Amino acid sequence: MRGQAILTLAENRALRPPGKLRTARIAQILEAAELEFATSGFEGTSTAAIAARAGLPKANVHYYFGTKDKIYRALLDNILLLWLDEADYWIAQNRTPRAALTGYIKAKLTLARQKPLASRIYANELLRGAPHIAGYLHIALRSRVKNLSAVVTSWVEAGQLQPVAPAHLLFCIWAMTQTYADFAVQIGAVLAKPILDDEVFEDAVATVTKLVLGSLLTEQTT
Amino acid sequence: MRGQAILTLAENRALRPPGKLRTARIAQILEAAELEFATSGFEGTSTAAIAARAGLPKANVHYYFGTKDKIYRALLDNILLLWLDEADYWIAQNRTPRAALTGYIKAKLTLARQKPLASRIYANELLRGAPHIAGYLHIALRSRVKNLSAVVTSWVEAGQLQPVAPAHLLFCIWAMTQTYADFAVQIGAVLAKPILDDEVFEDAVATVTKLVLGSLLTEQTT
DNA sequence: AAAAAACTTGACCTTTCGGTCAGATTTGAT
DNA sequence: ATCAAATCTGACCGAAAGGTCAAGTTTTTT
Repeated sequence: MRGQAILTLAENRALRPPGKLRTARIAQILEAAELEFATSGFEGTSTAAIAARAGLPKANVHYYFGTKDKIYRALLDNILLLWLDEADYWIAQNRTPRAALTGYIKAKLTLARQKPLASRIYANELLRGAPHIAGYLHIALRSRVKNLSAVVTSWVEAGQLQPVAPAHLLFCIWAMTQTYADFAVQIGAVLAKPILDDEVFEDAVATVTKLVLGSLLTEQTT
Repeated sequence: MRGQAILTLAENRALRPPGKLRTARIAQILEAAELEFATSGFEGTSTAAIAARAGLPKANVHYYFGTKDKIYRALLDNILLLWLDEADYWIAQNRTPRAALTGYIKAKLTLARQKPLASRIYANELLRGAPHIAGYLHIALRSRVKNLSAVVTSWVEAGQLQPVAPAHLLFCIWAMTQTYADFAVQIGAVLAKPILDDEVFEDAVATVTKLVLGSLLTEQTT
């Protein structure tokens, strides 16, 4: 059965121009899926729930994506790309450490504010042991971190930054910035304010920036 | 049906001495459940999987706990208690900021190393929007953070600590320490070393401590 | 206008889920 | 030794899960 088709319809689309309807439907499904996956996790999300939120019959969702896994992967891929680009853009040799770290922290916190769902999906994936993206972690992410680490090391060697384990610095920055997306409920509850509040956001930027720059920058009256 | 019993069997046990068998079985189930919930999340964990890992028939698990929710709650309660105590113990007025923060960071990272499963269960709960512990966040945690914040503020007023938003400082410390439990896969993949490695642990302690103390401590040749 | 390709969808399949229950067995107090 | 309470467990239930399919409608190509 279905012996002659090697590619599924959805995959086959990549060869010919996608078409407006297809593009729109896919975006519609992904948007609904992002909300569902972020709220309920991979296992907790049913394709029926995605379909309902997208306002489509379940069979139609399966027509475009085939399996739940493929919808999930599509979302993860978008996030991964976005984050790697952000890091490359800011943590660059031609910047001063101050400008680079300030910019990167602010950019990551802005992303946490504007796209918290994406952050939560990624966090969930890592919590589960990264069953869908183990390859990405060991190859793409690892080599990217190596490059970023080289930049940090060059700053240290130039005397612009105090000695620090570059990868751990990245882990800490990621942890602090993403906590404002991933654990927004906790922060909102403790502060008794909406997490999107401007004051909360500015305090977050100030605190993270102070922790990173205040301890690592050499000799510049902060 | 079941009209005469107001308490379930399991709850009723609290009144009379528990008995060895009961105590052992409950521990056995909780241990299995911790591993399953941490690996698969609440929705992704089946009571059958818990039972299988505990080496018991599923019906026996339900005999002791009734519902999946109650097993999960029992685990969450243990974690919450542990963490609040840890914070109260270290972030105390009678300590210097240096001793308090150093001790707390090291204690939290040690917990992340020794009980990563508990951390992951809590992280998952927050990611989902804290459906099971919304009350805890708004009442117990919030008041505890208020007390901890008062201690931090007193340090700032005494000139021992640079000005900082106390709650945000806590958020950042929690984020950095827990990332070593929650995102262990990512860290292991990037460093190409097991997360339990002594060197990784020491680098983590050094980096987090440096970020916090290096930027906040006033006038003490670090 | 006709044929082909793309899209839509209700109905259906199998598997697994959380939970129940009746009856069997073990344990502990007297 | 007796009996009640506690423990154990295979069999079962309705609901919901991911996914398939065939028959239909719409769109595009020619």
